[in-house]
Amino acid sequence: MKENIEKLIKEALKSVDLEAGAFVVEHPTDLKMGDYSTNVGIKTGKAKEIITHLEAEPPSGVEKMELAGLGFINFYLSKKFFKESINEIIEKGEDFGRNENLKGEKTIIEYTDPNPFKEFHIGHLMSNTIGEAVSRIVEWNGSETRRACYQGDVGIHVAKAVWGILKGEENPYPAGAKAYEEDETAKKEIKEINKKIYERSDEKINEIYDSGKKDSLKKFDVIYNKLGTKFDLMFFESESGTFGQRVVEENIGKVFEKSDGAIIFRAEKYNPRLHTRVFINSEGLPTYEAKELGIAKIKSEKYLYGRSIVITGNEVNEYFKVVLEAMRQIFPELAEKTTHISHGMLRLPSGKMSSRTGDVITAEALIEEVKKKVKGNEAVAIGAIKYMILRQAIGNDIVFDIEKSVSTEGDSGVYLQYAYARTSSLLEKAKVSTWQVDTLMTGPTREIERLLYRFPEVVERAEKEYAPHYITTYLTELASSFNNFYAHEQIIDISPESPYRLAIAKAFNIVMKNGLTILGIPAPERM
RNA sequence: GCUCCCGUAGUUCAAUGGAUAGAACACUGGACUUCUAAGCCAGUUACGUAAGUUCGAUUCUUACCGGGAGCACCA
Repeated sequence: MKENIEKLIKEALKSVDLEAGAFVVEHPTDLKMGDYSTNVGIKTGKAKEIITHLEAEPPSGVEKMELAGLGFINFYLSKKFFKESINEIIEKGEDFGRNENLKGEKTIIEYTDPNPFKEFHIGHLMSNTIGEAVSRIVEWNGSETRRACYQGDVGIHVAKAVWGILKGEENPYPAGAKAYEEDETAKKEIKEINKKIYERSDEKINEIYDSGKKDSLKKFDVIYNKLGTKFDLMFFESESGTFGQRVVEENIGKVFEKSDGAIIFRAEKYNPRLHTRVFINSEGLPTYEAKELGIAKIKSEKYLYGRSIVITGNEVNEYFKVVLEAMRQIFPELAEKTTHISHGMLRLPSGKMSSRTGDVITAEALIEEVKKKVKGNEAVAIGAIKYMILRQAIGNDIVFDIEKSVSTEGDSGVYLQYAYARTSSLLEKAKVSTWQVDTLMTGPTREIERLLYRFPEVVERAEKEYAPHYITTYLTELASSFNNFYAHEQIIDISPESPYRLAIAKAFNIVMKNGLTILGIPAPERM
């Protein structure tokens, strides 16, 4: 439709001897201004001539055109177009909204990344929600995907937890973290443990470590199941560390250099906005940076990706740029394929959420808390939480008040689920065999009809900008217009227009289901 | 001090360089003998400041003010 209008405008421009310069055809901000709009009249100053030319032979599917505002030409689509679009939605069903833009592409997406021995907290929940939505968006645009989870099973945080276990602490990690800060002896012991974990040189520590890791992973699986994520590939820092270290050591003198006993990368040599970071510390252990370098290569060996998306919190933004610069020097082809997407933090009203002090809200606790507000319905609770995360641009923080901030009315996950459940039960009641319709409607076209056909465009745009919230915003607008329709018209009755109204309800039901699926929000049939 | 991100209604968030800046929450009022009222309708309130680019700037540029994150062995 859009392409068709653009083409006809170009022909119209030609007829008035004008170059087809930069103009756009887009949906106007307000439905009152039509279904499509172009600024070509403003750009050229020839709005009247263009519209006259277009009216001589209007684009198919366009019912009328209007000159409006500052010189915009607005296009209103025909009833026939809407009828056909509704039939198309019904015909495509659960595939409506998919496209093949990324056909043949292989994408690996890394997200969630919880650390064994530590809690799965609401920050992980945020990463998981965003990562799952991005994965599905990429899939709906035709790419093959692999979901990857990269977990910190070695490093000082693990040593702190193991120390806590050795001391018989009830909450090993927080206890270890506290001791590390406050007690010099404990700090030494923890560092010693850290080294032993790397070397696997101590029988007792190995045993604690192995069983602790296994328990953690089991607990994570329970929550992934609850959230609707299935990882294809599990990576661990224990493997990336060893490999990353080797890569760094092989490039000393070329990319890396020794300094104060550590091995560092001077990123500012390549980009003045970046800074120096340590890749291998003076105790000979790889840091986050070396591991990140290693994991990029390891991933590519497991899955020959064309694109690698890494989703993390935005507090690592600056490190990641340095790591990417180092990667450009060593694995330029991988750096080229890597995109870092960072999300904001879930912030508590009191400040930054911290796992160091043990002051964390676990994902589990949050889900239970929200469940209390929604009659114990877990699907609704998870939907409410995911909606909160996916309704806004992913780079921004969410200020998080466990009492107030998870909305269960209005602009919320519940709102979408409820509209879906309501149509599901309505459709069941209708007892019809075919949903598609032949007859056109009398009376004005409804807002809902004018939004439904746009869903595939939203899916495309969400992929281009890695912006799940476009889908959330669209679904909310769609649900609102459906609820308006539902409240003002009897859908099932004996009138000859009832089948058309049912077709709208069916099409809405399909789009809402598909949209919720992409977001990873459960769509219960009944509420 | 340097680098990066962010300042939109009382609050939480939207707005591919365009038209009257949208929702939701909260507040006030309203409709229903009918398909799920977790719903519908109506009303009040906002682009941090100052320049610049542009026919047109919330959007792009610069400066300032305010908030956040990071700046060598934690991730």
